[in-house]
Amino acid sequence: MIEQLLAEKTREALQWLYGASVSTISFEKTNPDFSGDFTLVVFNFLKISKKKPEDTASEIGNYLKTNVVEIAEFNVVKGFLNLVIADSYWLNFFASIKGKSLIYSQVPANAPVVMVEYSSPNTNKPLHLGHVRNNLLGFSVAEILKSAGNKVIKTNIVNDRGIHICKSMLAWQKWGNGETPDSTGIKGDHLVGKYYVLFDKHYKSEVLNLKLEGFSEEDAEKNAPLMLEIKDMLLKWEQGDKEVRELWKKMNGWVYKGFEVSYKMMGVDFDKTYYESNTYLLGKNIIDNGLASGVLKRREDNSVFIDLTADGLDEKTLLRSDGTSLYMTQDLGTALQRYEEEHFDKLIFTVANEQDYHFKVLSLILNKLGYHWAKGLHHLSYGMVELPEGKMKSREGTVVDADDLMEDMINTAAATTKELGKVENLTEEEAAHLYKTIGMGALKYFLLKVDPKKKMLFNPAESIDFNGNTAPFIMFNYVRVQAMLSKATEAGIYNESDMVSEKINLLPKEKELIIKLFSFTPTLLQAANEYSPALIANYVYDLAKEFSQYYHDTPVLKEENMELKTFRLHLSKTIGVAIKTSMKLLGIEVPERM
RNA sequence: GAUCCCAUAGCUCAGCUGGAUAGAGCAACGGUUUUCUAAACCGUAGGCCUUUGGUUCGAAUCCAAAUGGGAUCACCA
Repeated sequence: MIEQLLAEKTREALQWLYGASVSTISFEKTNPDFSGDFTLVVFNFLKISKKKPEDTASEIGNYLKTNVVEIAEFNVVKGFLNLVIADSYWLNFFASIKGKSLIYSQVPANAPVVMVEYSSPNTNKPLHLGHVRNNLLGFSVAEILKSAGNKVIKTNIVNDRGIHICKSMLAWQKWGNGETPDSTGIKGDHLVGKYYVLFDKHYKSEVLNLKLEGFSEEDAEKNAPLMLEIKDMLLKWEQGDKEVRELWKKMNGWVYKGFEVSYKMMGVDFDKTYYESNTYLLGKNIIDNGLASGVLKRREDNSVFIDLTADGLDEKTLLRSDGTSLYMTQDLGTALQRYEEEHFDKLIFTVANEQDYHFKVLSLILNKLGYHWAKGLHHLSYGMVELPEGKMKSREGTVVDADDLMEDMINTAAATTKELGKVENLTEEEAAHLYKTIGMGALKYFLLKVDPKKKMLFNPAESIDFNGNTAPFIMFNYVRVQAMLSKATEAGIYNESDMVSEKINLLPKEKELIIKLFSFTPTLLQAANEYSPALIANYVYDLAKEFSQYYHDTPVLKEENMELKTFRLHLSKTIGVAIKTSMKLLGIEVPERM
């Protein structure tokens, strides 16, 4: 590409002018306040040139101008060498991408295998806003990696067992009166969640009573009758007690039905679903091997641990004294299982940053145990979504429910659309689809435009915006393009196969837009490298914003010069493709009209 | 107590691989529509980039410390 060429030639220039060889040379985009496309900062070369910054820049500029045909002119400001690339270069580039897909539509045969795990819900409560961030992030990262040429396997591990699951079960058994999703009309995951909250309420009051009787907090929590019952239930589950298992299957079934609806609404899916009830016993053979090799040690009470104090961490227990396994043990086991199944090059865990420590330890242990593939593990750690009053807690009911929020967004989209009078000529079905596209798009973009690692604040009192740096704005610009194209096609002045003239004088904005298209691929690759949909979100917003300005100032259909009109139509079309493609990387659909 | 993450306009965020006068959106104020969709466009106002030191020709950006906020450090998941 042009930047490599410039770097190459600059290296030559330095060799020719000053007899020095410099290995790394990089150009940057010229600051908009100055004229030029690429800028070379020459301060680094003053030691070799032994000349003033201005002179050094001029000399290099002169060399480049005579040796690189693509450079139309250059200017020097202090130590900055600004190069202006000829319009013909940009037009050629534009002609080369016009009408083409900007991403890998087919994964190369020898592509790296990347497993992306995300979602990982518990089956004791419905999804909330934090889960939505997780789901959208995981899905988008998977799309980005796919488009950047990886073979991606999306996986979900469902936490379908354990003491927290028993809580909903026990509460339903005690106080449910046989309620079902059908009998109540409540979505299955919400119904189960209701009993999870109910359990906690009763349990808390039991603990409080015991404390009033003089128990310590710890003893009260341990000895509350409900806690004893729960432990008993978990034991029965583990022993395969028929009644408990039946109840478990029934209630999980309700939850899965509910999740299916939420997943569908979010537009996420999975290639493989694992269930913790099938995998929670994995990992023990790893422990045996670790003990044999001496990496793991056994305590006197028979529990097994690894000493990580030399790495600045703690001793981590991997097997209880009764021989049963722990969260970490399971995760070691599932990681190995996945490697054996898929031989992944990378395994990405989309999990909130409260588990940073866990994943650090997980990788470290696997490395110490000598699994070479452990280097491919990556914790895609994202910040929590917080409310103005702090962290969301399902047990206490202080959550923004995913289903409610999605419904709200779609309703707002519907109201706004109607208010703007944009529903004429739409069937009811089309209108409903449009509201969903806009509402869900706004939500997705809102969550994805922020750097994943940063925690984010959601204020339910201020609903998510539909103006400005939002998905509806980006969609709107896509829709404008489509409107223009269909008019032009009808009028017979637009064909996909039209040639674009190379002799056009580009407007500054047109050049900017082409350069923006030019940076699509580097942006995609960077996003794939950093697992950051936010980079794509920012890119597509910039593109849409620049197009919006261009659209406002520049006639397209009304342009009388045919060559210009054709060029502008194709430029608009290509920008539309870039918008649609970028949004798809975010898991956002764009409407054809709105 | 230890470790990790974060700190940029009133609010929500870009800017990270050191570069020229730190950018958007929202909110506020003013303007633009007989002209390709105004969910738009243009303008005004808004900044000790938390603080202090260091590295450098050059620091919002790199390093160190302090302050403030968050998370984690279970034989819970």
